[in-house]
Formats: sequence, structure tokens, C-alpha cells
Amino acid sequence: MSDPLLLPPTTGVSDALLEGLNPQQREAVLYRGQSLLIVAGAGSGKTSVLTRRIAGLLQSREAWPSQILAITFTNKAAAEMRERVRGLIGEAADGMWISTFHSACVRILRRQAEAMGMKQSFTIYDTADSRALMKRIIKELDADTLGFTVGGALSRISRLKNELTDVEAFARTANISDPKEAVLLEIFRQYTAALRRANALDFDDIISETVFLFRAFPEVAALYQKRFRHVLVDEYQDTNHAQYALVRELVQPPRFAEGSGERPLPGASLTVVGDSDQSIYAFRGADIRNIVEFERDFPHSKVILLEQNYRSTQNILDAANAVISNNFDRKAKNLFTVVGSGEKIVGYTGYSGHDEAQFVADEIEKLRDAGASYNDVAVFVRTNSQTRPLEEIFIRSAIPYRIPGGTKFYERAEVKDAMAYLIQVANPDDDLALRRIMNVPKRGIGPATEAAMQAHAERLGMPLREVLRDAPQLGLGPKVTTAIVELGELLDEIGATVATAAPADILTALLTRTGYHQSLKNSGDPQDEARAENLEELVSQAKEFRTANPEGTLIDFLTGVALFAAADEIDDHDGSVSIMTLHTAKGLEYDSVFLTGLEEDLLPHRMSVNEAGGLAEERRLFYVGITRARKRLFLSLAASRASFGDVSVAMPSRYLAEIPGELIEWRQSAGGGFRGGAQGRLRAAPMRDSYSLPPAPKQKTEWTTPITNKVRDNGDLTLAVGDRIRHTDFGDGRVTAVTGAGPKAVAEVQFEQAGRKRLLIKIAPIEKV
DNA sequence: TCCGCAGATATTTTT
DNA sequence: TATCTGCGGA
Repeated sequence: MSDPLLLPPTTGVSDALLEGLNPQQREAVLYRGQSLLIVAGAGSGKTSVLTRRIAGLLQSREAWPSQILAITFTNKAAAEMRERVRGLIGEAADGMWISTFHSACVRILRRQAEAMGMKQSFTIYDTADSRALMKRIIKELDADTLGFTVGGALSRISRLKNELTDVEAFARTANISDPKEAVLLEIFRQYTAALRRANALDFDDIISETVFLFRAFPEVAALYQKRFRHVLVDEYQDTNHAQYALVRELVQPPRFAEGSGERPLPGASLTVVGDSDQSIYAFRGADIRNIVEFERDFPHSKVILLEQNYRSTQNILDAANAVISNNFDRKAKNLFTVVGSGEKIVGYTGYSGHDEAQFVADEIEKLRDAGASYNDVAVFVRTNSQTRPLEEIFIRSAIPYRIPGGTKFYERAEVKDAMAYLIQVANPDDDLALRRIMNVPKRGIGPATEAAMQAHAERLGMPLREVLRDAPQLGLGPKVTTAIVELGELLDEIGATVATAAPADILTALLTRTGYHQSLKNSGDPQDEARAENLEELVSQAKEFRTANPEGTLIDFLTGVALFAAADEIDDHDGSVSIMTLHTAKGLEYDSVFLTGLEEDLLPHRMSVNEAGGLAEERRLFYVGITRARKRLFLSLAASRASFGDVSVAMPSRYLAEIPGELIEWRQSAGGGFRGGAQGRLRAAPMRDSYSLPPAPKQKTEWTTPITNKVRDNGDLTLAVGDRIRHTDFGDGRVTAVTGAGPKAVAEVQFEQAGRKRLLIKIAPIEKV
């Protein structure tokens, strides 16, 4: 221990770094030892502790920035943590690795690509890519006759990879006499082989291949074991087995070659932070045991509990505590706060999803009238499909909103096409990418031609890309042959610039020279026009990327896009309400939170009810949602919900009954909203605290008025203060104010029945009377 | 090869 | 409710 970098802390950590911390937090910042588990309840200031701990290590010179590896759950969290550390101690923070598991592993794998038998230019398959590949394999093997589905096979394989079971290992353990197992093995084998051939990795590979790399090449592992002296992992409760194994590898004492003369080093110190009550990714292989059994895995580790909550009011915490206490086999935790009980939780039962959405919109406007900013409000949903009615009502009410990860930009067909061009140029081995763009824009290369090329490629064992050059030998029509050869030449030519050119320039060259952009612009279809605009947006994103990363290559850009997550696009200052899934909401906090769709079959979700541990996990999801709220929490549900064309009756979520009745003030309860038997499960939404019974059901025609998908357009209808209007849902009213101009003009209307509303004049379902 | 139509089909959460 | 698939005709 003569190394000055490994000395125990002296007085190196300044008081400023410890300012405002409670004793447990302070200990978590200052503790020095081999392994530390920080059990951080919701809102207990763990990010602050983690950043100060890192800052302390740097400030006291116990570590250089390059010796720090911090793993966060999202890229955005990583960027924020980096900023905060920099803010605490200045530039000395540069050189740290703060990133997600996936980003860190890709970085390692690119450096060591050769060792693992891949090219440095490997591409990353997202879920859609994996699905496309799996679809082909299942079709080819006729595996659907045995009941295999694309999703099913992929999730089996994903689980195997998360358990670090590769094809060989699975072949050894699989029960081959079971025909289904045998076919699964074959699917796994072909899937793996196809990825290899394409020089590509899927999301799970990124982690597992890194572990395999470290195990197969101890000298490579030693590189990182020597380098990283402090490994910190946030959200540890959501790590899967492969990630756990990776952490274990990283904190192993580095093994040195015989006679290298290097001094032995202890393993890196490990700090993990997490809360088993917030584990919500079991479906992705997250294993709660990683955190529960941490002390067994890493003997002599120190455990620090952070139980004081600095985020929420006592009412919100009481609700959260009451709910989560229904999960048995958990270590009791007792979150407390000193800020006081705060406002009551507000409950609301709508007639339909639209009614519920209207409630949310109305309450948001009230909050805004009371001085809140849209940024301070978030609306949570269980499933992505729930966002639609919310969007429709928000548009009508002129409430600015964002849906991080909603209709994902990078998942749109035209954007994927453009990305496939880039991928094919960066990684010519990627057949999947080439197949996607071969006939986009239309070149007359149909399925028959593709099959001929595929056969040729297989015969000669070459990637599809090389077949483009051999096209004249395939005996196809002259027109098609020319088209193929020209495509090949274009890709080759642009491919030659990849190492030096800026991503945006490469993309622009591809989009113009193939005529893809132009073909969309000229088509006359308004949808194609929007698609062309999306391509332009992609170009400008590529430009932005280069501005942010002046050295960034095409490969870097592709990696960034592949690992871009929903939570990364949350902007806290853009003046809009965020609508997101409960999963995306993890780690975030808002003054006001709306938890919507609190119904059976939605939360808990129908699909989870029969899964082992499913109900407990859904409850944790509910818990995560509740604990995001700082001051105000709204719980809402609908008595009927439209799903896939028809409407079904919804029951209140069983979890609602777990919240003590006195904490909730029901604006409109299930009491009258649900017709029929008021017994049994209906008790779940308490009636005794009903504040007001819902009005008699409206005329059927009124509340089933379909809110059409196509945006209504009132042309250049203009309204002035004093105008009387009629709204299809709200009835008659009088305009009290008009703000904004042109298509964004907003009218404030005092309705006779429905109260005051804000409406976007151009699209609201209104007419002057 | 391309286009349009009819009918089937899926239906959680995500790096 | 979309989105995808398969089929027949141009």
C-alpha cells in the first residue's frame, strides 16, 4: 500500500463537499473500503451522494479522473453526473468514464474488436433489426409450426445471453430429445451466426461479449482492472446477471504476466447504489438478488441506508410506504420526511380514457393558473398506447407536451432506411441493412432478384454487398442488372470517404445520389412530404452530432443513435408537460405527477398477472410512480377504456385499495362511475371518501363521440373576445381572451357548463354561433 | 415488379 | 386500431 493513490483519505475532502449532508449521506461520501452498498430509498439524495463521493475521490487525490468508472442508467444521467462533478471540483473531472453499461462496453469492444474476432466497425442491432433477422430464420426453419414466434424466440435467446449462456453452452445443456428445444438451439445457432457474418451485435451481446472477452483474454481484462480503481454503479437493483458478472470481472485484482515485474494491485473499490423496491426491469433480466445478496457476494462490504426523503410530502410518502409494504420478503425500509404532510392526493375516475385525459388537462391548467410551469408537471402511463387520448386532449387544450420515446424518431421507416444506408456504408458485411435499402427508392429489385442474389452470396460465402459487383453474372434482366451495379458503385464510392467525412455529409450524399429524398418530395403524398422532412431532420441531427463531437466518426454517430434511450431526450426546460411510461420515469422527479390508467389489466398489466413475481413488480412500478412526485399527486382511472377498436369495462386497480383512504380526496369516485355490481373488486376505489358523486351519465352519443385521428382544421377561423362559440364536447361558451397568432392562436373560453378552457382555435372542434 | 385490396393479427415495460 | 400478409390483376 505504498502507492500514494491508494492511501486512506486524509483531510483531502473539503467541508464544502459535505455541506448539507445528513450523517448517513456523509458517511456514504467518505467511507473508504473495498465494497460499499448504499441502499438509497426514493428521493434520499443518492445522486448528490454519488457525485460528491466521486468529487471527493478526485479532490483528495485518491484517484485520477481516468481511474473512475461510473455506470448510470441513462446517457442523460451520465451527462448530468459529469456536469455535477465538474461543477463541484472544476476541470479535474475530465477523463472519467461516466456512462451506461452499454456505452462503456461498446467503447471497450471497439478497442478490442480484433481480439474478439470482429471488425472495429461492427454495428449494433436494435430490437427491430433483431426481429427482422429472427423473422427470416423462423420462416426458413418453419419453426412457427412448432409454435415459435419472433418475440418468443428472441426473448428466450435474450434470457440465455443475459445468463451468459452462449450457443455452445446451451447445446451442452439443452434437452435435444425435446423437438422444441432442438429447434430453439438451431434458431439460436443461426441467429448467432447471422450476427457474426453481419459483423453486428445485439443489445444483449454488448454486455455478454464484453464478459466473454475479459474471461478469454485476462491480459485485456487486466488493462481495465488496472485502469479503473473505483467502480461505481447506480440503479444496481436493475442489473442483470451479465452486468453483475461484468462488474465482478472489473473489480478483480488484475492478473499480471509472469515476470512482468509489475507490482500486484488489489481489485478496484466498488460502490453500488440502489433500492430493491424500485426494481422494475425483471422482464429484461434484471435480478433483484444482485442487490439483496450484495453482502454475500462481496464479503466485508459496508452497507449504508439512506432513509430520509428530501423530495416528497408526507402524504405522498405515506401512500408510497403503504403500497410497497404489501410486497412481502422485502427488507423493511422507513422513508420519512420533515417537510410536512402537504396536500392530499387527488383521485378521479373518468368515464373513458378521454374523460380521464380531460381531467388531467383541466388540472394542469389549474396548476398553471396557480403559477406552475408546464415543466414541473409529468403524466405517467403504464403502456405507450395510453398516450393517445392524452395527446388528443392536450392538443385541443393547447397544452404543450412531449412524449420522450413516444413515436420514436429513429424507428420511423424512412429514418431507418436512411440509417440502413449509413450502416451499409460503414459496415458492408451487414446484409440486413443492404436488404432493407436495396429497393428503396424503387429500383425494380424485387423479391425474386433478391433471392437470386442471396443464393449467389451463399454459394460463394460472401456478403450480399459483394454480389452487387457480380450482378452481371447472375443472368438477370439488363435493367435490373444496371440498377444493381450502380447501387454497388455508389455505395463503394461513398464508402471510401467514411474514415474522414462528416456523418452529415455522408448522409446527404447518400440521400441525394440515390434520389431517395427527392422521390419522397416529389410524390405528392402529404405523408411522403413529412417523411422527406424527417430525413432532413436526421441530417441536421448528424450535423449537431458533429458539432458536439468534432472528432466523431460515422461509426460513433451510429453507435450514439443505437444506444439513444427515451429518457435521454427529456428536456427539463422546454416549457412542456412530459408524458411518459412509468419505466421511463424512473430516476426523475416532478412537482406534480399524474398517474393515469390505474385499472386492473393495465396496472397490474394483464400480461404480468400470471408471471412469477409479476404482481410484486407491478406494485413496485406503482411505487416508483408515486415517489416521483414532490408536492402533488393525482391518481386517475377510467371506467371504460378503448382498446383495439372496441371498448371494454375497466375495474379499479387493486393497488388503489392499498392507499389509506384518508390520504385521497376523490373528486369523482368509482361510486357512480361504474355501473353494475358495486361489490367485490369495485371496493378498490374507495367510495367512503367520495367528495362528490359524478354527474349522471351523459347522453351516450355525447361521450362516445369518436375523437378522430385526423386533425380537424378550422381554416383561418378567427375569434375575438366576446364571440360566442359552440364546442362539440363542452357546449356553448364565450371567448374571454385570445393569445398567440396564426395557427397557434389560443382562445380562452368560458363555457356555460364546462367552465373555463383554453383551446387551439385552428383545430378545436368549435364553431361560431 | 408493382399496386391495391381484403382479411388476419397482434395486444407491456426497454438498453 | 393500425400494421402486416397474401393474393390477383396490370
